[in-house]
Amino acid sequence: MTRDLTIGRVAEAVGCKVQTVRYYEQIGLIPAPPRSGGNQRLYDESAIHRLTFIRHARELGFPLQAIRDLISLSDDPNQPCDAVDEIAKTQLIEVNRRIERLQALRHELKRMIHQCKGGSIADCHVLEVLSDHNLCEAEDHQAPKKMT
Amino acid sequence: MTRDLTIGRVAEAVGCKVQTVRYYEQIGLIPAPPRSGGNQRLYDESAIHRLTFIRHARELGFPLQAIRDLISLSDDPNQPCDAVDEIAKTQLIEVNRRIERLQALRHELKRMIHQCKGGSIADCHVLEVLSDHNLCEAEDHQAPKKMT
DNA sequence: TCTTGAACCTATAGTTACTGTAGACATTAC
DNA sequence: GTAATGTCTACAGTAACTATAGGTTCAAGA
Repeated sequence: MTRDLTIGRVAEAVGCKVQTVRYYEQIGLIPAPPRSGGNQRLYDESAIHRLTFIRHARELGFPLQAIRDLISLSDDPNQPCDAVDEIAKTQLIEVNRRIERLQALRHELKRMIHQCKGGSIADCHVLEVLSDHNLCEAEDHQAPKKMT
Repeated sequence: MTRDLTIGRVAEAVGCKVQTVRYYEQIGLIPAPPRSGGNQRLYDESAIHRLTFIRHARELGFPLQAIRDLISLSDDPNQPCDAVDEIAKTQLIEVNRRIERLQALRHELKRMIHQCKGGSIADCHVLEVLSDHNLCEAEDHQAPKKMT
């Protein structure tokens, strides 16, 4: 088992910044590794394994708190799988919601750009659409309430 | 022109929090309105108009800096529309990127949930997928670099 | 062996876009 | 008149990092 990985190598291996690794240690997401004579952190592959788990989960959109939960669950492997499953399901609902919002948004942006054909700002459709909700085809966000 | 809108009414009208309106004033995104005898902010409809613009743009994913740019552009309406168009296009690219990532992500979450059928955590596929990039079908995020 | 430059250390502040809190004053409804 | 609600300022907190300053350590070339 290699025990000679500096923080820079580890960060490069998992594809994040050195500061991020130190940050994860600071908030207790990874254990503090042993140090060299010169006080530098020395990691082995288990650190890369855990960091890969964390970064992967982050890229999948899990908040750090959910990752923390997952780690503590996996440290105690005799529990039923339901809790983990629950976290993934919650996450899926959230992801679906975000996709829908973004698609509506893309539609509107395309329309805005399409209608902006090199005129002057005075008749720029982008600004118009942004100012006037009635010109907006997206349905996933609220129109401001009309004053009475 | 009504000139008797308190900050609470304005916030409600545009669908944001009172603090958010004050925050926008603080960072110079909206002008400071006149005050009542008792030092309370009094808005008219032009404030609602501008705030609607801002909130709408925020919901479309524009960062505040882009909105700031759009506002300063629209204050000077004799320029060509290109700059505005450019901001929208940049935004569109970003939105496309986010949609793709989220779709890959959704795919993986579904697969994870599908394979987690009430076993114990020891053989929970969710944790496995998160730990091991090889089990991951998503292609939009980087596998960690293999150590040599 | 010396030196130089990159990588590392701690500690702290900054980022984005808000949100929440405390303690005081204003306004409105009954 | 009083109670409830709304508003005021100022400041702290949030997530998840990122950047900076000022110093130490390490690896490689002359």
